[in-house]
Amino acid sequence: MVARIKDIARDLGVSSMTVSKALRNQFDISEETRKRVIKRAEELGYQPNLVARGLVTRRTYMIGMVIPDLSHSFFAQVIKGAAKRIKSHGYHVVILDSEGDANSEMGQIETLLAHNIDGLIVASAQSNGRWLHRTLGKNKIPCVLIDRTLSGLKAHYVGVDDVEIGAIATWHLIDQGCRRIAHIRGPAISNASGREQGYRRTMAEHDLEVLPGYVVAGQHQGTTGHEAMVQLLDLSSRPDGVFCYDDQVASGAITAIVEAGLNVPNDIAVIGTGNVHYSSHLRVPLSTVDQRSTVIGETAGELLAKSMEARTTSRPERVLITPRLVVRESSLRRG
Amino acid sequence: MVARIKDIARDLGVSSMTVSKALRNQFDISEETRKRVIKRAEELGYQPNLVARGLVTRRTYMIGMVIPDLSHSFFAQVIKGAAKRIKSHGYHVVILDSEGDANSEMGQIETLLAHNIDGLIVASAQSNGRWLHRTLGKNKIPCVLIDRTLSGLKAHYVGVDDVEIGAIATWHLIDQGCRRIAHIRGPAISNASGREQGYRRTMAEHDLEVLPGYVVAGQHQGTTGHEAMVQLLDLSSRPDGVFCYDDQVASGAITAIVEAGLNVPNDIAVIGTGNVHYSSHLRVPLSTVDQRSTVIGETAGELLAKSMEARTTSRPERVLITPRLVVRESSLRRG
DNA sequence: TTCCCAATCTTTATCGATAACGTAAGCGCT
DNA sequence: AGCGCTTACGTTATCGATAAAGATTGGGAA
Repeated sequence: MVARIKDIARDLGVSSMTVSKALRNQFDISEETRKRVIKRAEELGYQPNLVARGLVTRRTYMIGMVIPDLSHSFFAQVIKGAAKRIKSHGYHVVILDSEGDANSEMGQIETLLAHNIDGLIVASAQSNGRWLHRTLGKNKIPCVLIDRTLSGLKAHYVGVDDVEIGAIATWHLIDQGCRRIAHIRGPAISNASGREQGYRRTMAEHDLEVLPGYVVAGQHQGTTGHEAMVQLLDLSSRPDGVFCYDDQVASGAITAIVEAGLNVPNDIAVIGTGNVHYSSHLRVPLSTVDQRSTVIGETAGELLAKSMEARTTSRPERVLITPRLVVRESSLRRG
Repeated sequence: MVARIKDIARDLGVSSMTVSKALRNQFDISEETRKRVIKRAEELGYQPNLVARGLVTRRTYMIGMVIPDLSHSFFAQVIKGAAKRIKSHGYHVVILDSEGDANSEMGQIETLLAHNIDGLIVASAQSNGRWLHRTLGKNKIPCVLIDRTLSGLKAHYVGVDDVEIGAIATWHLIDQGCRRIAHIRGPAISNASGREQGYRRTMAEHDLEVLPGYVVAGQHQGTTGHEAMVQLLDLSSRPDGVFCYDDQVASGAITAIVEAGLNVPNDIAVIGTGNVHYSSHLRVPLSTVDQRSTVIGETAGELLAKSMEARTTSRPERVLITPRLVVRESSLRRG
């Protein structure tokens, strides 16, 4: 039912090779033959079989993207940005959700490689880069890490400057008059550490003390922002500002504060990270540090396209995107 | 660098066919030979080339999923549900974002078909099913439509009962004492019509009038929930309840109501659709009708897997998921 | 006329795997 | 011994396309 090159060739009384060349606009074919081929191809609704083509050319024009959570709007934005750029270079994107599981991630990547994808973008759930280093070494395809770095792997990296996120957020809370600033940190991956580091550094720079119990785990082992905030509210010296690992944590924290009968931002100012699209519709419109997710995706896509086109392996690039402060009600103190 | 069947065969002094059979657990091979093959395959880190295999078997064990917006949490949930089920049958999922553009969608689907995917799940942005009917007729692969139906196409369909959504939401507002109920409807696709129909029917059943101007376009041509609500507030007889096409529209509407100095739910009760994960953290925790997105995805995945395994084309199934009311503050009137 | 060359098209081999069929050895049975 | 059957493995063709090299033609230069 589906037309093949052979069918076109038979119908026109030429060889398959002539048809193949004509359709790929090679110079080797007369203008007249090319027109006949194209005409017949359109009549038959011919579409090249990319599996067969991929086998011989060793290029599939598909790239893989493995991320830990599709329903997280940060990754959704990154994907959109990357897909847009990659597509403009003629590639398609295969998206796989590892669900934050390292084993699942390895399985996904192996399948992608077995399908001969041309490049890879990964926000890895693995704890180090050894496996990926070995695997990529064998397959020799370019790879761009996003969001999370991996030690022991020489690959391109695009991410936001997490230390700067912590610094910007903390500085902003200080600027709004907060002095007892707490931090609800994220899971044990590099980003959370960077943000905490920026927070601690900025506190130190302003001679502010990080009181005992002022750094609590947020998403770790199911602790939500709500529960973490309840812990903070129980402290003898209650914080007057909280910097949260992400917006989801922050919205949980705000709910907890409001439930305790306190006011945001006047009793406790809150700032999150991510600038997810619903931030402005929350109970208290949420101040946040924008991670520039779309920019991360676009940059990663562009970088990957560049590496795939350059046939030589280039030196790994490391791109840090500068985050941006978005001030809304949750941290804006009047007077 | 990457090992092939040929390499294993050479190393062991057997034919390629023997290796191929041994690795696929066929009965035709002695236990001893199988062990030797598997051992050597592991040593070399052999991974079958799925492109080559796909060419001859005509099965790639990949299915395509085309949706109009990845960053919309409804679709993200559907994808997660579908991917989970499909994976348990040994398939992988290629996700493509059509960005709501019918032409882009056709291009995406053609590429997927050219890559010989085994099945397709589509939330289509097209206005009718003619193109898809022709295309699928040629390629003979099973297809499950989700969320949106297409006229003129005999394919499986899994979606939520939109009329029921409208009915449940409207009934609930009536139950809470609302009498002047307005509806902010969605873009011109089948879902929006169904929900409006359910709204109108329920209003009629309770002898309530749909006053002039009480049905406004929501997401159409960039009109957000906020703007639509402003229009409604301007009416001489202000509504006391609003049923919104989706939660995003609803959260915009709530913002507009609060800005006008009115109370939700006592002045105006609001109910949305979708039950997105942040609904409970909104300015006013949002009542909503849950679309059961994960269930839709799971059902679609299961249905597709079943059709791919049955080699005969089965009669199209049409599965309507029953929506569920989730009551939160935005519609709950005390007394 | 003869030879060469450019333009155009064809032939053959290949990518890596599998389907379908072929074959050799070993065994039991009559 | 001779026949047939089973077991285990091999040979050949094929999937649909492309790369590389070969073949044909007409026209111009020597």
